[in-house]
Amino acid sequence: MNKVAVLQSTSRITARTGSGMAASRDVLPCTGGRLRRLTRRMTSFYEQHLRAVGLKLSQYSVLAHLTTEPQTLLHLADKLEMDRTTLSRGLQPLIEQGWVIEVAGTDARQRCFMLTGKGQRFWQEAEQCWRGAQQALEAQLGRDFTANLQAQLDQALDRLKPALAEDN
Amino acid sequence: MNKVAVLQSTSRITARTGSGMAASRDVLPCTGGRLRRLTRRMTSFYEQHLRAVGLKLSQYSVLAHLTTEPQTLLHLADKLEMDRTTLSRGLQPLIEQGWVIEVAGTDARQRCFMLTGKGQRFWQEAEQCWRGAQQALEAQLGRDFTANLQAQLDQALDRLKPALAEDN
DNA sequence: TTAAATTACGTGCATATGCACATATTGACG
DNA sequence: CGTCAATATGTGCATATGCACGTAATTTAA
Repeated sequence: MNKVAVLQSTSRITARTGSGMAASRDVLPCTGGRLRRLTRRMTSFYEQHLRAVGLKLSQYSVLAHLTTEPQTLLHLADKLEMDRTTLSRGLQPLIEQGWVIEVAGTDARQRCFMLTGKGQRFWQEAEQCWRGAQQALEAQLGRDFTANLQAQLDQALDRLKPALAEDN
Repeated sequence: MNKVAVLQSTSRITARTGSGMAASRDVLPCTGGRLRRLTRRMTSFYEQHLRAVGLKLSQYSVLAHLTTEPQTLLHLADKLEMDRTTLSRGLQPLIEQGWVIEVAGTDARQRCFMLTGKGQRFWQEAEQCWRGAQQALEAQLGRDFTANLQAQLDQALDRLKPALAEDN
């Protein structure tokens, strides 16, 4: 994030940038905004650790979901609950690194992916790295707090389930 | 998100895509992953509403933070807790739409932004739209749950405060 | 006052995110 | 068997995200 000096005052401009008396943090009760905000910080936190193995958090997630079995693009996208196209493009770097490979399927339409041997070995490393990050996170947030948050997120995820294509 | 048919079975591939007995949801206890996941859904939720005024959630946030007073790029980035460069680029479309304008400051280094008249009028509309989204969200998640989540997010945000450049 | 450190920004790069639109396969039906 | 709807994916576009590196303006210090 922006490396700001503690107590910098960027507010010396003609247009009278009000002297920051504005309440503690953010006045907006926008849950979505808060969430995006926290995600930025959280992602940053994880990636500080993952940088040791050169992975973005999303990439780690993708690899994680490929450790068990070969997956179709859509199948994988569903599991990860991310957009198919996002995943498709996100897989590229993993393939180029030689961690993931595309294998043939019976259906010529679909693309099926799995970890390579190299990918599996790399996974060992990456998972250790992630483990460190997760532990560090729990240390910083508090174990109970983290568990609580996790549960809360899961519930929210549940209650926010997309309408499952009722347009048929 | 991916418009999948209920109960589609993409798993008919030579490589034996295991018959999905894998537990309920996601086995990974990665808080960061969950968070990103929820953010995707949540953002999507808000933007379904915001689409009426043609705004992304982030853009709404930026406008919201400009309603009070002119802001320096860094100042604004700090408030929004987002990367300076992200914000810088994100401001462009808002300027092109004529909602935001850059004004001069005493310091030739910094760029100062504020809402235009058009921007202020537009804001009225956008805020109404957002209000609808927020209400819909609270309706779907439950009022208490939402408040709880919000509080939880704020606490997490607090405990995850970046180290504030201790490298001096 | 002048050189060095600080501060505010821009830009290139690589990825993330998701919508709209286009294309290729498959499967179902007549 | 040929059509047509359903399915799986690709691509272009616009934005989001943040790091590394480079530059201009300002401040600090000598």
